[in-house]
Parts: sequence; C-alpha cells; structure tokens
Amino acid sequence: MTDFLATAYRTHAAGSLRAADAGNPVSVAGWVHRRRDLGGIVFLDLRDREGIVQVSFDPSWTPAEVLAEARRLGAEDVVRVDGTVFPRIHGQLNEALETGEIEVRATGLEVLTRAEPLPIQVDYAADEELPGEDLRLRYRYLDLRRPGLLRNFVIRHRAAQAARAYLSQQGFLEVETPLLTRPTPEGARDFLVPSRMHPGEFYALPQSPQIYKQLLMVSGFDRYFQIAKCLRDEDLRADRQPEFTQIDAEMAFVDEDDVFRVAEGLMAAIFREVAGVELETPFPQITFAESMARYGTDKPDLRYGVEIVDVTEVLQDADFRIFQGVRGTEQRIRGLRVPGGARLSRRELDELQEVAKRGGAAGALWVKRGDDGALAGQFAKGVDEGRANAFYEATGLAAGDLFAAVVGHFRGANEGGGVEVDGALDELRRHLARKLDLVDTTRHAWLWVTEFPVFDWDAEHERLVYAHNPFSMPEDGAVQAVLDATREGTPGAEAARALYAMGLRSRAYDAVYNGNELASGSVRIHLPAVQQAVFTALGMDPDEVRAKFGFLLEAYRYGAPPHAGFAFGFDRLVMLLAGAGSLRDVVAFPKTTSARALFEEAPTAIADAQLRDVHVQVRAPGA
RNA sequence: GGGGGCGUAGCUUAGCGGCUCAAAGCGCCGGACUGUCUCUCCGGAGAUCGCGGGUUCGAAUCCCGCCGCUCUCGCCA
Repeated sequence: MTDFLATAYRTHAAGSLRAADAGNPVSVAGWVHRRRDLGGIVFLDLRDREGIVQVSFDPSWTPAEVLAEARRLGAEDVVRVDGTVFPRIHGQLNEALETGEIEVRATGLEVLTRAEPLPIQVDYAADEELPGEDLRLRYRYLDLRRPGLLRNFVIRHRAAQAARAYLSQQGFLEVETPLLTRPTPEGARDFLVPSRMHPGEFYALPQSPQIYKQLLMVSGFDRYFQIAKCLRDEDLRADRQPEFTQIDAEMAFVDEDDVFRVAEGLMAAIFREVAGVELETPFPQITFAESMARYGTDKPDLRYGVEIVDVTEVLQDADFRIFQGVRGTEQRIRGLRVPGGARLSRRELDELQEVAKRGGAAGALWVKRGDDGALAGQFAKGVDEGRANAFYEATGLAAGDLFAAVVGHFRGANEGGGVEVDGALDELRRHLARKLDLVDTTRHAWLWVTEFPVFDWDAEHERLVYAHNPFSMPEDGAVQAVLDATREGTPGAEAARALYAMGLRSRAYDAVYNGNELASGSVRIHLPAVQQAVFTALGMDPDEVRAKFGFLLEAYRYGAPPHAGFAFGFDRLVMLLAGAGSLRDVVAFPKTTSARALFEEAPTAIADAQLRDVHVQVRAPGA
C-alpha cells in the first residue's frame, strides 16, 4: 500500500510491513526507536513515518560484524537495514504493533547518521509524563517524531485533501488571495508590515480573505474556496493561535439553503474520509433567539438534552424573597431540570454558585427532589404543595432530579439593558452535564444557528456595534429599517437604541459541532446602498466609509451578484477530529501563549540598519 | 492589561513548619546476558535547586522584583 515509498534507500516503509510480506527480502530505513540487547542477540525497533517494525539480529542469520554494529546503536540513530521478513513464532506476536505478526531478520546494517543523546525523548511509556510544553516546542522537530503527534498531521492532511476534492467536485475554484493587504478597520488587531518603498506606510496581514472573496464574486468566479491562513494579533488561548487556517468559501446566486447543503456535504466528506463516520444531513437549524432561550448560548452542545425552562410565573409568588423581587420587573426566573442531579453532594451543589457567577449571575438557586418525591434545597420551603405541583408540571422535575435556577435579566426580554445572565445557565448546563456524565460522546451533534442579530448594543459608548459581521445581509424587513434609520446619517444614541431594540435579524449563521463554533458565514450584502447604510448605522461617516471600504462599495456599483459563504476553522476541526487537547497539537510549528516561536526564536529584535530600510523607529513601551 | 498555577540532574517528579535533603524513576556511560518487545541484572557519571535582591549564624525551602511556560478574564468570529 505504501510501495510508493520505495526509494534508493529502501524497498518498503518499515511500518507498513505485514504478514503478507513474509518471505520477501526487504530493505528498510528509519530511526532506532528502541534497542533490546540480550547479549547473543539484539532486537531493534525501527521507526519510520508508517510505524514501527522489529528487526532481529541473531548469529544464525546475521554476520558477526553486522551484529557487533547493531550492539553499538543508540536511540534515534538513523539506519538502513537489509533482511528478510519472517513470521514471528507462535506466542511471540506483539499485538501492540501493526507489524506485530512479523519481524525483519537482519543480514545487513548501515548507519546513515548518529544521534547524540536527545534533550527530550521520542519514546514514552504509556504512564510516562511528557516533558513540559515549552521544551517540546523548543525541540519541536523531535516532539513531532512521536507517533501520536505525527498521527494528527496525517489526519490534518486527509481532512485538507477531502475538502479540496469535495469542493472542487462541487465546482469551486481554489484561488489564493494576498498576504500583504490593507489594515482591517474593524475587528481584531492587525499584524503590520512596514513598506520600504513607501515610507511611513504599512501593509497588514489578513485577518481573513473576507473582502477578497466577495470581490471574486463580483468578478464572476461563481464559486471560490481556499485553505487560507488568517492572522490576528490578539492574546492567545489553548484553542487560539495568532495564525490559523480556515476553509474559506463563497458562492454566487445562492441563499442559505444552498450554502448549508455545500457546507454539510463538505463536513460529511471530511468525517467520512478521516473518521469513517457518516454524518446525518441536513444538520438541524435553530435561530439565534431560540438557541439563547433554550440553551443560554449561541453554540449549544446538543449531545445532551437539558434545556432551559422559564418558571417565573410559577415561582414569583413563592415565599422566597429573591423570587418575589422579580415581580413587576423584566427579570425572569429560569433554570434547568437535571436528570439524576439529586445525587450531587452538598459540596458539589455549593460549587454551582461559582459556576453561575462565571456566567454573570449573582448565584445559583437549586432544589432537588429526593427518591421519596419530596422537594429539598434552597427555595424548597417557600414552595407550598399546590405550587410544587405546578412547578413539577412546568419542569418535569421527577424524583432524583435537580433543578438549578438563576434570576436576572435575559436576552430578548431586557429593554432596560440590565446585565444579562443567559451565560450563567449555559455554564450551569455544561458543568452539570459533565459532572453527571450526561454527554453522549458517541454523537456528532451538528447544527446551524441562524438569524443572528444585525446589531449588538455597546452600552459603554451608547452605540451600535455589529453582532456577527458587518457584511451580513439583514433580513428582508430589517433592510428597510436600517435604510430608514440612516437616511439622515448615523442615528443618535436615542435612535440607535431604538433601532437595536427592534431586534433586527441578519442572514448570518454559524455551524456548531458538539458545542464548538466551527464555522461562520452569511448571505452578504451585495447592494451598495444597503452596505452603506449598515456602515452608517455603525457610526462611520461617508468619508470614513470611502477611505476604509471605498473599493468594496465601488465594486458593488458595477454589478455584484447575490452571494453567500462560510469559513470553517480548520485547526479546530482537525483538533476535534484528532481528539487533541490543544490547537498546538495539530499545528506543526505553533506559537506559545505569549505568541513566541520557541524553536526559531521569533519575534526578535531587528538591527538598526534593517529598521532604517523600512523607515521604522522603535519606541519603548509606554514612551 | 488583570488574576491563578508552575519553574529542583538531559526528562518527569519528591523534598518547600529553613540548618546531614540535594532524593527517586526514565534517559545516559561501563559491564553481564541467545527470543526480547517498558528485556533483565550489576556498577557509574550527572544539579551554581529559573534569574536577581533581601531576611537569617544558616535559604531549594521565607519575603520582594524580574523572566519563562501555562490556564483564565478582558480582547478575539
């Protein structure tokens, strides 16, 4: 299967040898993974990209000088071995190795290069701790020799190839877009590149190919895709790198359903190719508003079913002061029925306070129903029998269940602009599902979240900000509302708030997988007047728009087709496919959380002459 | 920018109510061993305890500062 790896140095890949090769003379080449010297005979575990095979040196088939040389081998020496494939005798198979049914009986050995003792090992026992990540990044080329890590890059490659094959077959053209571009006016910080030829001017590295792909639609390319590098100069996390990769695509003459069909097909192809999993398509769809109401987040994990229940009407008159405080306000009492949650210990229930606070609530309120069906817990005393029955009816709370509630303002019912606590229920939901093992890890729970808001409200600056993407087309009715509101220029604080309160929706969507936002996209604005109006609503005056987006609006004047697209976070997708815990495990040469490259030591100070070339003078921090 | 955690032989860790505490496993070096596969057995080398300062008769251990890594909030689609 890997005969194509046959070269001047070898006839086979060592790791691809199988029982069917028995009897064949072979040459293999690779690294000394491990050596077992029993005195008279020597075993060698030889490793190459395809795996590990045992080589045996024995006086009955190995010349004495070859055996002597084998005894001098050290870990990670690079060697070439000539020999013959033999089946292992009964009782000596190694089920841990894919090559475990055979071994190579060596007749020749050539040391290609010697390895000095390594600063970090390649071979680890199952229970052995890996070295610190900083060391492994410093010696990344050694860490990448670990079969477990190498495997992630095989997965990554196959995912990329599956994406290319599928999209090509669907009529998409792969087009590269510039890395040296102009700064992005909104969103994340840009990485900047000084221009030598134009003193004082700078390029920016692209945060995404967004504008370019829309221009390609104007050009009539019809369908575009690219596996694109995106760069953002923001603080890092375990699942965030300063440079990352997207599967970026855009289509002309389409609506949401056309995009969803392609994106679903793309994911199905990747999961089929890489994981052997048949995804169920089409993916379910829910609106942003519904997702917030049912799960408290715009990226719900649907591998378990716990949903938010509003119990305001049932409980606001209970004999419990916190509940009574909601009457006559916009506050609501909402919570989660957690099956089997009654078995949590007092200490575990106390933890819920912190969990809820993380989500912005003042705390969590809980009751549980014991095996005898009786209600116990924080607000149990305030709930008389009649009210309890209404409560059970509303929530489905059964014996053995827990109900965890939060009181406060919720999105969609918050005209007064109070602090929203939807996130607290999201935190509680995820925390309790994990704690009680409610997550069905065999499921692949994809969904589309649609109809994101056009605007969010920036309370601090009393202005509108875009919720999803400033290029997303508002829904039919919302287009007119935006045009009306911006006829006289940017609306004032009062009018802006009113516009926000209308709850306008856009034709923007996310693809969510097991609680991870993996893709984002929208039907784009292709009408210059509408795009202009959205920019105006966001507070840009006409001159500013002209300076920042003039080329896009100009392009739209000459016949832009309706278009829509998406971008999948490729690194994150591969991370999930590979079961890796960190993005750094699926990026060949990642940066640390302080955005350093430990192996090549970037970033680095630059000599004055080189700075002079690009007309840049370094200013000390704070100066 | 804020907060938490970590930093002891090449690697992973123990030691951290201060004064025989610098220890173990892996790796490395030397020796023995003819069927191992985390080979086994015997012996050995290897550490200015992240850096700088302070407290103390005495600091890996206590205090302050800095650096690095990491998690996280802000930020980020």
